[in-house]
Amino acid sequence: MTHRTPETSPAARAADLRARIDDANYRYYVLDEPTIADIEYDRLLRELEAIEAAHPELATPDSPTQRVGNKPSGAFAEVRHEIPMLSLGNAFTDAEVEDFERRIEQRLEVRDPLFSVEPKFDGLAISLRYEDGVFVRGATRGDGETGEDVTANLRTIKAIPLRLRGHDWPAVLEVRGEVYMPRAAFEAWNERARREGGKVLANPRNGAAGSLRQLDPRITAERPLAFYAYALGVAAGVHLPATHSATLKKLREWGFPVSALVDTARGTAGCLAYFARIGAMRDTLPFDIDGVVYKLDDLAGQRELGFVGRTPRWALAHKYPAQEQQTTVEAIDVQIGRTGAATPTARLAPVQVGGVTVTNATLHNADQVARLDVRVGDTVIVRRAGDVIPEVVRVVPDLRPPHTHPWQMPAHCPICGSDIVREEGEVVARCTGELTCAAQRTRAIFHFAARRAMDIDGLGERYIEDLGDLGYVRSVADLYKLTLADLLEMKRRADERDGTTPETVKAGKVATKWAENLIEAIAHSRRTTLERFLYALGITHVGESTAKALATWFGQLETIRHLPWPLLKLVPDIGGEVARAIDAFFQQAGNQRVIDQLLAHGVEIADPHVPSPKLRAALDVATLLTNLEVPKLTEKRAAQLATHFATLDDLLKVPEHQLVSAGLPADTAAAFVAWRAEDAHRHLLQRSFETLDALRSALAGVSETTAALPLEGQTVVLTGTLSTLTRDEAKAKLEALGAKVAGSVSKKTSFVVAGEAAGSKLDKAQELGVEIWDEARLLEFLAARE
DNA sequence: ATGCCTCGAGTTCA
DNA sequence: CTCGAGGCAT
Repeated sequence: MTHRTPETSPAARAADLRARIDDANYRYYVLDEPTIADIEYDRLLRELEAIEAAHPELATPDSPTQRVGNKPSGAFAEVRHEIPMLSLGNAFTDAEVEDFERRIEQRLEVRDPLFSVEPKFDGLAISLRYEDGVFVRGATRGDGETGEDVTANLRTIKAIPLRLRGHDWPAVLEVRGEVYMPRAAFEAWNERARREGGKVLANPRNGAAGSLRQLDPRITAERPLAFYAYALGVAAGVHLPATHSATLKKLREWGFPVSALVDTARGTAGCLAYFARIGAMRDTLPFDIDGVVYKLDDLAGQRELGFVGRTPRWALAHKYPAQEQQTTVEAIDVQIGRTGAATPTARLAPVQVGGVTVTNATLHNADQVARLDVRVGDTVIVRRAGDVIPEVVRVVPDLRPPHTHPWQMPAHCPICGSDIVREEGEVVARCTGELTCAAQRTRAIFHFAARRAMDIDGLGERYIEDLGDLGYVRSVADLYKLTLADLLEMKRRADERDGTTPETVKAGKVATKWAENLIEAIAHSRRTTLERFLYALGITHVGESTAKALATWFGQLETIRHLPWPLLKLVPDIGGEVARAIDAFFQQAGNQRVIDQLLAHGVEIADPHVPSPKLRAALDVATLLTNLEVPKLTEKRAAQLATHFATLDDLLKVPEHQLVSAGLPADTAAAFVAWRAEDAHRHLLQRSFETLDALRSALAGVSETTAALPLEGQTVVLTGTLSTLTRDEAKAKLEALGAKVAGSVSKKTSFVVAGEAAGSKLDKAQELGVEIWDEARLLEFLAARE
C-alpha cells in the first residue's frame, strides 16, 4: 500500500477523507453510478479510522466511521413525530382509483390533475431528522404518532446520509422513506445463513423490520438494508418547491436516494397506465413492492384537500394482488382420491391471494404436514404456487394458540370407515375400502367421465355423488343404463333430501334440460377409442400415455384384457410394476364384468387397431422367459433355456438334471425348478404361452412396412399458449407426424414450441440449448406436410 | 447401485 | 404445477 506523506494537517486530511467517502456513497446510493471500487472505499475508511483513533478529538458524530456504534442499547426510546406519519387509503380496483380522482377533481375544480407516482416499497416506513445538516435521530413509523428511536440502527445503513449535501436545506429537516432489503441481498443472506447456520429470514420485508429492531446495531450493520426517500416531514425556514415531484428532486440533491421509478402521471388514465407498467416489471424489480402510490403533485392542492382522520385525501396506494397472505387453519381434513390416496387438506379462513379467494390448500401428505408442523388453529402463510395452486408455505409459530397437538393421519377413512394404510416406503396413505368406499367410487366414475377419458359432458362430481348415494350408479357401467326418468327421479329425491324444494315450473324445466343433455352426452360417449377406454378404466399406473401404448402395441381390447403381465412388459415403458397392476386389474372378476356390461350397453371401440408389427420381434420364448422374473434367470440364461426347451410342455416338465446338461448353471436350474413348483407360476407360464400363440396368429396378416414419418423419433415439448391451435390439437398433429410430445424439457428434447407467456420450460430450453420454435414456425411446418 | 427422464396422480378457483 | 416413483441407461 502506498503511504503518502501527509503534507496537510490530520484534521484537513480527515475532512478530505470524509468528503470523498460521502461522495462515493452519494454516487453509489443516490445517483446509482458507483465510481470507486469497494477496495478503495475500504481503504479510505480505514485511513480515516486510523486518523480518528490517533486524534480522538477529530471524531465527529457524522463521520462515516461512526455508522456502527458498539454498545447495545437497553430498549428503544419512544419518539413522538412532530408531523404524524401518514397512512394511505388503499385501492384494489380501477374503479376505486377513479373514485379517488373524481373526488379530487370535484373538490379542486380541476380536470385531469397531475400526480406524482411512485412504487410502494414493501419495507418499513421511517422518519429521519437532520439538524443543521447532520443526522440526529431516526424513528420507525409506529402508530403514526409515536414510533421507536432506531437511530443507532439507521446509522448503519449506508444509503442514509449522515450529513446533508449542498447548502439550501432547512435547519431542521425530517425526511420520510422506506427501509427495505433488496431481493438479491435477501437471497444471498439466506443462502449464507442456511449454509453457515445463521438466522434465516422469512421474506425481505420481515428481514428489514427485524433488522431495524435489533438492540445491537452491530447486528443491524451486517444486514443488507437499503433506503429510499419519498416525502418530507418537518422542513422549517427555507423556501420549498411547490410540487411533490420537485421536492423529491430536492431530496436527491440533499443526498437522499430516491427511486428512479418515480414519475408523474396525468389523470386516472395516466395513473392506471403507470400501475400497469410497474406491475409488468414487478417480478424483475430488485426489491419487493406491494403497489404504487399516487400523490397529487401540487402541494397547494394537497393542503386544500387535507385529511380524513390520518388519511390524506390527496394520496392513494393502489395495491397489486398479494402473492402471499396470512390466514388461519380452521381444520385439516382428509380427502380420498380415486386410488384411495388420503390427502390432508387445510381448510382456511378465506383470504385473498393473487386476486382470488383461497379457502383450501393441499398439504400433500402426512410427511409434508409433519415437515411444516401445521396444526388446527395455526396461523399460516399461504401462497399460490406457480400462480395457481394454493399451498401452505409455513406456520407463524408466534401465533400458535395454546394446547395444540401435531396433526396425525386418521386410522380410518372418513368416508367409508375402512382402514387407512401406509405401505412401507410409500409416502401416500391409502383407504383400503376400494369400491366399497363412496369417495373412491365417485372419483373413479368422475375419472371415467373426464374429458380426456370417455368425455361425458355435464356429469359433475356432485351429480355422481348423488347418483351413487341414491343407488342409481354403482359402477361406470350403470351410467349406460340410466334413463331420463331415472335422472329426474334422482334429482327430485336429492332435492328432497337436501331440503331444497324448487318445485317451480322453471326449475323443472332446468332439471329436464340437464337430464336430457346428460343422456345425450352419455349416448355420445358410447363411441370411443381404445386408448380412451383403457385410460377411462382407471387402472393404477395407466395414464394417457400408457393407455395409448397398450392400444397401439396390442390393438384389441380382447387381447389386452386377458394379457398376462410378462407379455405386458413387452411394451416399452411398461415394467414389472405397471404390468402387474394392469394384470391385477383384469384378474378381478368384478372389473371384467363391468367391461362386459359396458360392451353390452353399446360402448364400442371405434378405431380397430391391428397389433403393432414391432411386437413380432418380441414374441419369442426367450423374451417371455426373461420377462417372467424367475430368480437368477438373466436374459442370457433365458435365451439358453429357450433354445433347448421351447414348448410349454418342455418347460413344465423338463427335469432339473436335463436343464444342467443343457448348459444352465446348477443354481439357475434349481431356481427355475423351485419357481416352477408353484401353481401360480405354472399357471402364469401356461397363460403366457397361450397368449403368445394368439398374438402370433393375430400378427400373421399384419404388414411389416410402416411409412417413415417426418418427426419419427423426435421429442417435442409444448409450452405457453398457442393462438391458432389448442394444446391438444398441436399435440395430435405433431403425434400424427410421428413425434413424441413430452411434458418437460430435458436434453433429449428435439425442440420446444413456445407460445405466448411461455414459462419455466422455455427458460429450461434456453439453458439446455434446445432448439425453440415459435408458433409461426410450427404452423409452417405442419402446413407443409398436410 | 445411481441418476436421469417421464409418467401418473392429485390439486384450486371462477 | 409439483411431487413421487417407475423404467431404463450407465
